[in-house]
Amino acid sequence: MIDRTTRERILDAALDLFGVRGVVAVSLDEIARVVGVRKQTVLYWFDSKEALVDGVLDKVAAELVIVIDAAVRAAPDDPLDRIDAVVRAVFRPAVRRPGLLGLVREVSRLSQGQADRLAERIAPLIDRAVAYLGDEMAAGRLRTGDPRLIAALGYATITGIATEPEVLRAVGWTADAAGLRSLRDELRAFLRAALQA
Amino acid sequence: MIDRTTRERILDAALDLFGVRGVVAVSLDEIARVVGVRKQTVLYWFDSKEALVDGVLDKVAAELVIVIDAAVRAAPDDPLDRIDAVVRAVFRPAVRRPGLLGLVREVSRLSQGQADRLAERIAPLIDRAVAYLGDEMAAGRLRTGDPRLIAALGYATITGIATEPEVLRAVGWTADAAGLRSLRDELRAFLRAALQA
DNA sequence: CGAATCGTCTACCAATTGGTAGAGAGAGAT
DNA sequence: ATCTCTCTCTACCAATTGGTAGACGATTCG
Repeated sequence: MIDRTTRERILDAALDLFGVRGVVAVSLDEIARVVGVRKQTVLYWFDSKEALVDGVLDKVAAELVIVIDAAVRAAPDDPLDRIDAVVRAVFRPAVRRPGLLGLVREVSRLSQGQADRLAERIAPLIDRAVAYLGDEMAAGRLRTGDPRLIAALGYATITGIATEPEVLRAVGWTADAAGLRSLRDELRAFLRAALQA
Repeated sequence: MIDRTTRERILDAALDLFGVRGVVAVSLDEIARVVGVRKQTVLYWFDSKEALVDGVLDKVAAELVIVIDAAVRAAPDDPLDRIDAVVRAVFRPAVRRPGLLGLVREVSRLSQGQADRLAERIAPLIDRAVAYLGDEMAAGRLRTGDPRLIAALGYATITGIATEPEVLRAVGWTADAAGLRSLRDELRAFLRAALQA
């Protein structure tokens, strides 16, 4: 970990900064400063800022796939429990690294090519989720509806709540351990109720 | 103020651009170009970019308060129907002007003072919603939970789905009239199920 | 009428941005 | 010992940013 390559450290710093503050709001100089290096070193590892964004998007996709894949695989059979497990699994990294989901959200502000880049890598996840929701709906184990839109709505709820600290602040929520736990449980109950047959 | 129009038009253009692309990503030059005027004219009406953002936030708050107030007042008595009415009322302006909710989302990236500015103006809305949810929960007409977090989750779902076209695109949704209708109805059903006792 | 005010403009400016060119330190390999 | 390759650096650069100073025409007002 101490010997993490410069390239890795740049990607890490860029992910957090881009994801929380937005790509255009973060300069290469600032990323370099965080990493403890000069801007030209960043440009040595990545040909341009755009290339750096590409690298960060790949990293985000990879991490999301790992987390969600693991959660799905280790999850129980009942669809609500399964969804519950995914929520819990996503919640931890989402809170620990707000930039992760923040970057997914940021995609709509990037170029079409970059949006496609991320979409392409996450597509299997989406397809599987949509197919799964459809099957369970057909089996009468989930509330019926358009599985594609239900998937998008579930995503929107999780990402929205994870990436908008100001809203939580506005309702008087605090980000301590107890607050995090109750938020997570409330989110689980919310989604469970929304999806229940 | 004969030229209230110029000021208004600057605010309008800034709202859309800031809300969709982000405050830092939009220059005064670009806003001026959209309005058909020079940057210095923008700076004549607003002392600085920060002051322009303040003005836009006030406008956003005012519009949200009007829309939601009207919806709540004209809504039926049953809590689920009431919430449904608010969703329908918010959905139209949210889709027509993505920048509206986009700017609320943007707040977490602005200065603390600007976050407070918007929060202060929307606080009555939030307080009323939270109190309302609490009352209805106590009366057994809504699923019980922490009304503050439930309010935040409902908001996150609506805002998330309204401000992330890329996600909808990723599940194959199209933004035509039929798509909009089905999205709205799916959103209503989703929230209804999530809040139902 | 003349004077003041208002709204927009042209002309600048310093700071920051992403990016280029190339020097130079260190580590192997020959 | 030197040659080469990898990596980071200093020194620049053109474009864009938010912002200032002040000129200029049009309106309004005394």
